[in-house]
Amino acid sequence: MKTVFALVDCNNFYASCEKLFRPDLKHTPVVVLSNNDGCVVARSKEAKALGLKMGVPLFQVQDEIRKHGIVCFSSNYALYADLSNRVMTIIEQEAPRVEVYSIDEAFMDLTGVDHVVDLLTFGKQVKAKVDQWTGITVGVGIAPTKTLAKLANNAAKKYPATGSVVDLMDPDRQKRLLALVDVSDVWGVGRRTTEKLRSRGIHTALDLANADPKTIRSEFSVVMERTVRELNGVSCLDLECVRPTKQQIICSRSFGHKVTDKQELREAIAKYTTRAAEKLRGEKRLCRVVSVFIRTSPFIPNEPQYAKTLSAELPNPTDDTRDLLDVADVMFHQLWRAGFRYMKAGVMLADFYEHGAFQQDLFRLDSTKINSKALMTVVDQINHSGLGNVFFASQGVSPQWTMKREHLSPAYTTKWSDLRDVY
DNA sequence: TCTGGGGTCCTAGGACCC
DNA sequence: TCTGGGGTCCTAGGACCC
Repeated sequence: MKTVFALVDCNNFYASCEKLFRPDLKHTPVVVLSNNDGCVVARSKEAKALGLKMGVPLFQVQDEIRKHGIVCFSSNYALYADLSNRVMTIIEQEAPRVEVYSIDEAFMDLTGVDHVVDLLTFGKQVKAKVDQWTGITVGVGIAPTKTLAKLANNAAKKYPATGSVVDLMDPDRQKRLLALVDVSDVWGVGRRTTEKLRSRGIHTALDLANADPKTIRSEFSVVMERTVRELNGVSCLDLECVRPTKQQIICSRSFGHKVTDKQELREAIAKYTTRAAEKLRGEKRLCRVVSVFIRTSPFIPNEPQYAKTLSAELPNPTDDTRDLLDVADVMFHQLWRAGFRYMKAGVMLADFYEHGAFQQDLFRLDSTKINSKALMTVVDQINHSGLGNVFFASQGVSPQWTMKREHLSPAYTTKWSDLRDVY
């Protein structure tokens, strides 16, 4: 049977979430900022119309923001995650197989649906339901492959006459759209690949679709070969309906100001380690490898630069915050060099195991701390309860290095405790 | 003064083994 | 007077995504 995919994508998602609770801003340009209020990461349609670019540093556009009365929000991921769940729940009710691809996008498997209902009509129904039940507007792209569904979705956003729903099942229609699309707008084609393709005379999505898959494979990779085939309507990428288990957990942040004090940086590492351990327990996994990195800012070229990562393997896999703090702290002391202004630090966990499914270290038969599970469970419960916060002394009591979030919206739908600078 | 965070997959090359 | 070749595993780095 011919495959049919739909991509449902929320419009200006973070900005739309903020506007939901601020009807007074309905027609006001709004932007959402990255952590530390560093960059613009989402723009309402009014902000886009003013020419604000995605990813620009806030300080570069301060004048425009003042001039046009653009309203800024610090990112509030607890709010966006909550609204995302509501949208995804609706989409999951509309199709038997759904892949939640990101916080604001989901692929639906519509194979066979066209025997029952016209695909365009179906797409419009999904859109109407999400709009009505959540207030979030979405675009829908329908096509025989995920890559074409992405392009159909882009077209739905770009051309208002489509009513935000595009059915791209027809091959002639595919060709006509592909001829209009720059190759850099194809899913999976990034900056470097765009340059390389252009140097070979491939400028539009149609040029890429007409390229020889074998040549593309040898000059690029098997990934790009799949893209070529997908552009020709041959489905190579299936839905991933069950979230694959994580291979690594990263917790890192840029600091609100440059850090030069050893103890301050040490506390930051402890905090990230603690957060990473919480995520690890959320995944119900144990980890064996811990990495720590610290770095200065590459954006200040005249300053002395330093960046280094260290990794360590634990004797036995663990999810106990105390074990991870111990090893991270040892590495931190090895990493630390005085005389630099540090911009960012992070902790990575890797090499995961399921509980009870690993080889014990022969010479340390049981290094598990007494009552580890009970203690960690209680710590997690208290921190998620919204009633309080317990933490390890090494994190410090009043950290100076926390994120800058000067434009944070309230906890409209979530608990205040979710607004900790996690995520 | 001020430039996000968290992930995945693929490839090339070295080490090592038989 | 001559120094294989193939397979596997691991790691670092690149590229991409949202």
